[in-house]
Amino acid sequence: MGRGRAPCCDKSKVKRGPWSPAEDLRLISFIQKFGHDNWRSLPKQAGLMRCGKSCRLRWINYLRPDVKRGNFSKEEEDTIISLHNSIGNKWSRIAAHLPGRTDNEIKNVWNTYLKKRLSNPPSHDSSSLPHSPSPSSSSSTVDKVNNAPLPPSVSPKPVPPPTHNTLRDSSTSTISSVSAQEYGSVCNFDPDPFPGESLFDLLGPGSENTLGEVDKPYCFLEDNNTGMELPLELDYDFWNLFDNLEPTRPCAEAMDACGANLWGEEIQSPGEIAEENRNWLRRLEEELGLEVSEEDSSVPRDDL
DNA sequence: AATGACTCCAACCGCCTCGCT
DNA sequence: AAGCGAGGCGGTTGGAGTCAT
Repeated sequence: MGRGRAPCCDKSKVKRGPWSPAEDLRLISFIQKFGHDNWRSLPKQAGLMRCGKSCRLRWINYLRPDVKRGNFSKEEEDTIISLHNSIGNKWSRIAAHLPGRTDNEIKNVWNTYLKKRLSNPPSHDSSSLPHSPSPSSSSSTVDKVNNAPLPPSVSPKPVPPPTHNTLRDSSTSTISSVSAQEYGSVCNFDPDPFPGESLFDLLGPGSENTLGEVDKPYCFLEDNNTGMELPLELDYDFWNLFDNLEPTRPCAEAMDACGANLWGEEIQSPGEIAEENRNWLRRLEEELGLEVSEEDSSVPRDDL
């Protein structure tokens, strides 16, 4: 039954490969607002040029608020090994015993590490294992494929993706991350709703994605409802950011759709968000003495 | 510093299962 | 009961990052 059916979508008309932050935002926003009753129709409704299966996979393995990132504990490893002994490669069933872990992640951990460990029992303790906390293990907080920050739980601070550069060094002030404290010092809303955490990372201009399209620049917002850090597409010319602040409706609507709450205040309308966003950025500019040189301002707009 | 080998993991592919008609 | 379509699952792969030389 159901065999030999047609492909789930027209491969020639859908985007493939790594997801851009803007796509993630779109998917998150849509699902938070409308749920995912029908994966097949979701991409079209959400305005994504993706296959429904791809959306489902991205959501389940990566964007879901309850997905747990980071290293596997000894207990989790033992659970995997034990369950694998009894039921084999039933990754989804194993995942059911590990809240927050996805079948894909468990499968990867098994294939890349646990299987090898079992066939070559280590003589050293677990502190040297590849998944143990180490500088390189910070990779667990970053999507290595598209360099986007992982949304939930483990990572308190997104790592600026290299493909979406921080403010260029040639600008008179280089800011890769605006801390909550810095943010609080320049806004008159909630001084620091998330003490000690980076609240708002301003990133650089958009860069080409795998399809040769140019992603818009984006920043990160922490969603008060889910605690997730969401990439927010900045729908204005980044290189005029500090000269002529014009957040547009799509920007504000994206924030609204996420339930993003920058200031500890309930967001009322896209217009208000745009206005507050504009005010905040203006204060940031003044407080931190940001300037954009003529040269920087002349970056071709066509690239954005 | 350059290069090749290796590792890791997100994403894809194709098949299977389930539910609806 | 049979056909169909959507969701789910497990195997595999591509490519970015890291390490070794």
